Amino acid sequence: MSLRTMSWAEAVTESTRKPTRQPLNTYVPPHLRYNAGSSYGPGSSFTESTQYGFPPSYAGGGYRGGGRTGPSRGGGGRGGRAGGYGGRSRGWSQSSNPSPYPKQNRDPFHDVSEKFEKLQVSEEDINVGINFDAYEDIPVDSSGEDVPPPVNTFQDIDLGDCLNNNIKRCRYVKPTPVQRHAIPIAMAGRDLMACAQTGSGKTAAFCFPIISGVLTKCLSRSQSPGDGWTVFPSALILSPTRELASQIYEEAEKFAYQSGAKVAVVYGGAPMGQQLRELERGVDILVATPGRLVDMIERSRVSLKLIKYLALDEADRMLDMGFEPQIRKIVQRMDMPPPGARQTLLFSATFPNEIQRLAADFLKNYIFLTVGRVGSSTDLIAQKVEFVRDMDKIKHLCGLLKNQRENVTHGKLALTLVFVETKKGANHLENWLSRNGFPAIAIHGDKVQMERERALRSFKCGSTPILVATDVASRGLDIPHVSHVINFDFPKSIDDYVHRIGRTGRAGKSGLATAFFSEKNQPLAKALVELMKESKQEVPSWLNDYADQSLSYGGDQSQSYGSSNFGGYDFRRSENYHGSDNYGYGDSTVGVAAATFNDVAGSYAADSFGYGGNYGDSSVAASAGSFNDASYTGGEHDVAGASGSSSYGNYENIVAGGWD
DNA sequence: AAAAAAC
Repeated sequence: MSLRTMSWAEAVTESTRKPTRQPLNTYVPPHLRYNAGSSYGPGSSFTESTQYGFPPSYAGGGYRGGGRTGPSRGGGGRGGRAGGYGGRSRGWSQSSNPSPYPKQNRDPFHDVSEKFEKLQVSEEDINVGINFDAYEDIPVDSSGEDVPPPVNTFQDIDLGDCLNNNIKRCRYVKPTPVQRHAIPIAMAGRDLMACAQTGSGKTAAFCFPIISGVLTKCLSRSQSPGDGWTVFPSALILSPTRELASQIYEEAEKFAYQSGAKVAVVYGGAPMGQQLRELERGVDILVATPGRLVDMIERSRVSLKLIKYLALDEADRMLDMGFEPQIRKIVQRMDMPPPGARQTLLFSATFPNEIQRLAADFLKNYIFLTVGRVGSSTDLIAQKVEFVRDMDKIKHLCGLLKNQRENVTHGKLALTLVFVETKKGANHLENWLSRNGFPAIAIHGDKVQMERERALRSFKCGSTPILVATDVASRGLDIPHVSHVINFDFPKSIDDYVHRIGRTGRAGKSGLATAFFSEKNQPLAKALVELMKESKQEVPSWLNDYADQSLSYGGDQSQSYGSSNFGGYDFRRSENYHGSDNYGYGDSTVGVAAATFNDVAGSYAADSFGYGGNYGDSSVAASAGSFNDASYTGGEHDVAGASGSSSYGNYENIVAGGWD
């Protein structure tokens, strides 16, 4: 059976698809932005066309239909409510959309289907451009007591029919390395601190066990214990930004489709009323940003009393200076059950020791897991560092963008993400670029939520192929087709650098990251050089000189990026850690996972295969011709010290066949 | 000094 015909989700999309749609490539400069249909002047050589709108009528008829009464739905408890949200009408689903993101289609898999339709992939194409051999090299390291062994297929884990069906609908064919290791750990009920780059399937890694657990253990309890308006979710997923929360929510909706587990999202900047109404419909899994959640808890609209699962995405960010008090409040000073009485899962690409120490308070007898591609996409991202004086930055950026523009010959999407330090700087650059013929839009925390989301949407779909962003966009966001990340202002920490460049090189495709480095960034030179060496990047000699000078600054900044402990190293192993009895940390492996990682992002999932061939390789001007798939074959990846747990089984039959 | 996150 061909992939083209096997998907149920595809059929749903097909039946609700509007026959014609507007072209995707549109740029409308700021001063014309509210005039739909206007086109930009002669300055730009980017594609012009009518504004891409989201017709209100595009929403499909209630996708849930009677789905919530499906076989895996828990007993009678909430049956009485089912009628209320079965068979949503068109008008209803529009007006009650909890997120200001326009829902194009109530089918949560619409993006999966669209991707496949647009790309017209055949089964043969799916193999193209994927380096399956690279999977064998992925270093994995775990520490803690009795670490459950990894699995090789989704079927090896008893996730249940419903979840398995949704995995199929998402076209996931084989678990990614982080999923192979983290899911069994989480399914065994263990607490987990995991280092794995976003884009390597992290969201699914914590969502699958949570959904499975909610379905089997919590569903019947999730109804309100009686006090009116308060809702009692069984699982809480926290995110540092609103856009990431929204993204996690959308993913979780797919995974929980027709399962009976209800997912909801709450975050600031959007009307509280809508979110509350959505909560009143029942919520098992709540995705949230901290501020809005605290607000709702204090208003007694949400109680954490019945929380059985707590997940922190970008956990190190959630516990850094600005965030820690809020998180501590939610986790320790509201009504959440203590460690041991709940299961806690922490994920991030970077995990500094100090943060691990804080995070340990939230966990009990946890497993520390480091899975492939820690800290960076390494081989997939070509990193360039250029010395640019502050006053020359704009001119320099302009040159890069021009170059790039000339190279986009086939009208393919080639998105450029430009990171700046401040909100003011973002506005300034957005304006300057727009005035000078570059289709740019900015996203930062001073914009109202609608604008933030519009900017992101406009960037994602290619209407505005240059996004100027603060660190609000540095973590977790999955934006396909970002071919170039430019660090216009060098980030404040090397971890931020890691997260920022991780916005490109996704889905197994190459990406380019260019950083502007000036004198004042000298304190980070050493850490940067170490990071670049780890990922086999060419380090300019002038940068080496800076790094040598910065020795005198002490090792603080570069602490995590020494020879072998790249992104994360279980702090319990360090000499000066004298843990309590809680922390057995039987070392199964000695060396830490490794220097070079070949995790090919979403490649495991069939849904990301399609970019292949015509995207990425040629779309970036200054792109390093030398970093393509060929670089995998060299065998130059030294997998330092990934002992013990790093034997990997069969990789045959990775592709779709596994599902039939 | 700066990002982010509630109203």
